[in-house]
Amino acid sequence: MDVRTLCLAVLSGGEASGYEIRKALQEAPLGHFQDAAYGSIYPALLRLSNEGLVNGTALSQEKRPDKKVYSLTAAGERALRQALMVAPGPDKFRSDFLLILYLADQLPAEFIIDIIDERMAEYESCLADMDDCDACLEQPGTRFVHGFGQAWYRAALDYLRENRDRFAAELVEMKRRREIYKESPSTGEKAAPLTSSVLIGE
Amino acid sequence: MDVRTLCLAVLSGGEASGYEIRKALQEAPLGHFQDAAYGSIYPALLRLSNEGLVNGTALSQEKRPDKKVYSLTAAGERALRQALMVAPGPDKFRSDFLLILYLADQLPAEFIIDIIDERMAEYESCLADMDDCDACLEQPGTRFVHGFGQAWYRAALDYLRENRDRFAAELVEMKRRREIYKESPSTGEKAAPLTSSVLIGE
DNA sequence: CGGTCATATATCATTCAGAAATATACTTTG
DNA sequence: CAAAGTATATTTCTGAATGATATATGACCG
Repeated sequence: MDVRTLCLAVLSGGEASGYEIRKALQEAPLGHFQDAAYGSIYPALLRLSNEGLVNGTALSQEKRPDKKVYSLTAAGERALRQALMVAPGPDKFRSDFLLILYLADQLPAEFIIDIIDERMAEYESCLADMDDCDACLEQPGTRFVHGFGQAWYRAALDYLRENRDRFAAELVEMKRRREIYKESPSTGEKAAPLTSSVLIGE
Repeated sequence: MDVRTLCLAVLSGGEASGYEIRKALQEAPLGHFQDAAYGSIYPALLRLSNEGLVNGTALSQEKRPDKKVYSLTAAGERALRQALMVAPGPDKFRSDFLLILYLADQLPAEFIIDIIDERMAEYESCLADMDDCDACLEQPGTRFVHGFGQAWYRAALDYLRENRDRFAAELVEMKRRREIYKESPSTGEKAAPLTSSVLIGE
């Protein structure tokens, strides 16, 4: 979603400064499926302000740098509803983790196991955080999205747990076959085939 | 992952043109967790070629536009391994779908139900496609990543299926309460509270 | 008393996505 | 059979976004 709409979305939950909008877009639950950098938020707020979709008020704080607090106008609420009322495009999922696993046979097996274990630990702590997020249960939408996230982290963790050992064994086995192939290529081209059809039966 | 490494990754599976790299990054399984546009791929290939990480060969085809086929050099293979051998950052998940659901109480309930049903249909067809993707089972890495994707789509679909009706009911109920609140605000400020604590017991 | 962390905004280079322009050949449809 | 659409193939451009850095201040910690 474009940064302007994201700002409106956060502001629909109450007035906020650019800094606070950024925080909201990094923390749960919004941070799990949206994000925006300062470099996008501040220009967006300026433009929204010029277009009358938000009101900005300069607030000189004691003991803190000045902040500019923005709030939605009636036009801003309409613009937000309009932006949300279109069929959403496909979700985007980008994972360097999966790219590495995809090419795992080109990398050391120990490295692969390490990053899988690391990822499982991250999922576990993430699930623990989500379990005691009471604020996420206040409204139907929040609750639904929160449950969706839990289901997805749970599925990912379960999959890694259940397939880690088998995958590790396959990688080691593959490496072994390659060694044999490299050491005695003269024994015949098809002596130790690299196709996984042999492995599937295990 | 940066586009240059993505090009190297695809080329590690065999020589390809920019067009074919793009295709590989859109189709299963790579397309499920990586992507790059032409506007990034072609400049990346030029730079990789200048740096000696890939070899480009102009191929004038009959019956087709000319193509430039690139292949990994030894330096390219090393560069790929080096780029992959770092602990991967967190996965990125971006979903306009979840943003809409998150703010569902500001939108018509029928619209929400529509996009949930649409999304379920998409997940179903995606799962069906993955079920008969035999090419995805050839190597350990491919198989593991493919299974991961299946687990995640399955979990998402199951969650939507199991929670759709309850969510719809909650939204309608919330709308009803708002109507009452709007129509008779004089009956007292707390006559029909908007907090969901009342709803949870249902 | 220096280091780092949290608050708060602004700016900038690099990178990227998405779209359009161009060219050719095959396939489908009216 | 002609028109339209789909697939191959590369180049180029614009607007948007990321990530990093600069600036300023007070708090907390050893």
